[in-house]
Amino acid sequence: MSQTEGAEKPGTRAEMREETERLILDAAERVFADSGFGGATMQAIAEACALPKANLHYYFSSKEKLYRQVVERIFTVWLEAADSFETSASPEVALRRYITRKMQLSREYRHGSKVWANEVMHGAPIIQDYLEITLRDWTESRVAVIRRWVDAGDIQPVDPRWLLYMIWATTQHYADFAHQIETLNNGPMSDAQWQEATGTVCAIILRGIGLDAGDAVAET
Amino acid sequence: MSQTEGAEKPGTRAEMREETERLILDAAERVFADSGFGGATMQAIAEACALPKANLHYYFSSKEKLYRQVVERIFTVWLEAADSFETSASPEVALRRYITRKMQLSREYRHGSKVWANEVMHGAPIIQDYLEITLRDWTESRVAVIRRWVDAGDIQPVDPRWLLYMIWATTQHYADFAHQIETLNNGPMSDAQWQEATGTVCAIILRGIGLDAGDAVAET
DNA sequence: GTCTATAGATTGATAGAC
DNA sequence: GTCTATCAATCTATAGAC
Repeated sequence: MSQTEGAEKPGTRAEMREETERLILDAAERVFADSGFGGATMQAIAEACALPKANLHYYFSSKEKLYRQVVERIFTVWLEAADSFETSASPEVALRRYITRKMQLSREYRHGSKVWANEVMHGAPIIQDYLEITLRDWTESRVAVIRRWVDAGDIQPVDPRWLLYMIWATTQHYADFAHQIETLNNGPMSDAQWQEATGTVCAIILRGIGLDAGDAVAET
Repeated sequence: MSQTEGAEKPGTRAEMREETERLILDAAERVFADSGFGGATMQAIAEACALPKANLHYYFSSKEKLYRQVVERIFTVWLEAADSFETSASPEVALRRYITRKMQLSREYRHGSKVWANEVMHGAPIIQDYLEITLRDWTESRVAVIRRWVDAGDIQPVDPRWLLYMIWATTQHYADFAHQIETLNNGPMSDAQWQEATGTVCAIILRGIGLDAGDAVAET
């Protein structure tokens, strides 16, 4: 109650808490992405947000709790993007929109993507429950949709899972392997390059399953 | 000189050394893959190869040296696979063979792939020189080949780099995200599933750039 | 809520007996 | 070459003044 509403800068009471928490979470995300869970230190995270190390333990009781919240936040973003895969749309629209959104995420949330990749690569010790419940449910619903497209003859016969893995892999690669890409590219990808890469990914996958890829593969 | 040659079991002198080194490297690869560089401990690696911790430091002076050798070994395997991308073959043959080989590697060298992914994701602090020299050279030569295919009208117009990234991403995903895949798959992928996934990846990419995908997408 | 100082546990690495 | 014991450094986490 009272003025707990969306003030602009300082905010009342627990609003500052939320702001500090976000500050720490952002710093933690960067450090975890750069060094992994084991390689990251509370000291490094503290320096990344210019806060005393003890404050981190005040807001997050342990390193593992902090890490868990970072991963959970990423997963939330991922879920929102997942909604762009509309089950009611046509294959072209649904897939193109989903791929485009995932490429955007790779660009905007590079650190988050890396943290997620790290977590899964190490056997998902912290978020195995998300894989087994939320991700499985989402995947099964989309698998069903794609299978319907196959049965209707809208797209070439593919096991929906291999198609989904290809979309995940290709889009997330631009975040997780950004360093390699930038090394080969002699610097960060430009706006035009991101647009072209997104168009190419869409075109190859859409045409690859028998859909009209729209215009040319490379649209500048 | 003398009998330093390929004996079968115990081996002479420095042959046992090589065998012990390989034992340690194998264990280190598993542990680094599971925990990352920072998360891995010499203690854990020692236990993984049933050797006293001190012996590891006898064969490899430091944790970082050991890690470097693990990464270098992976890169060597990667380079051999890279040769399967024959510059003289037709687009269909070259790409299909390369993709198939990379899928094999993802299955046979899962740990190595993860270590490599980890290293690159964290900014390649140890093997940046490989990226800038060896990988760049290899990539540029293949980019030139693909560009020639485009110019000749053999394949759809694509920036060769987006195509290569897609191949790397999709194939390596089956190693790096194996845990996620196995969770959704309720267990490890069967021989048939590997074969089918490989066929689907080949088919989508080949058809995606305008080539004849051979038979159906899913060949069982 | 914020910060300094420090405890308690773990780590990479080494010394030295065998 | 192999192993036990241990050091010095570092890390997570907390105590306690402000």
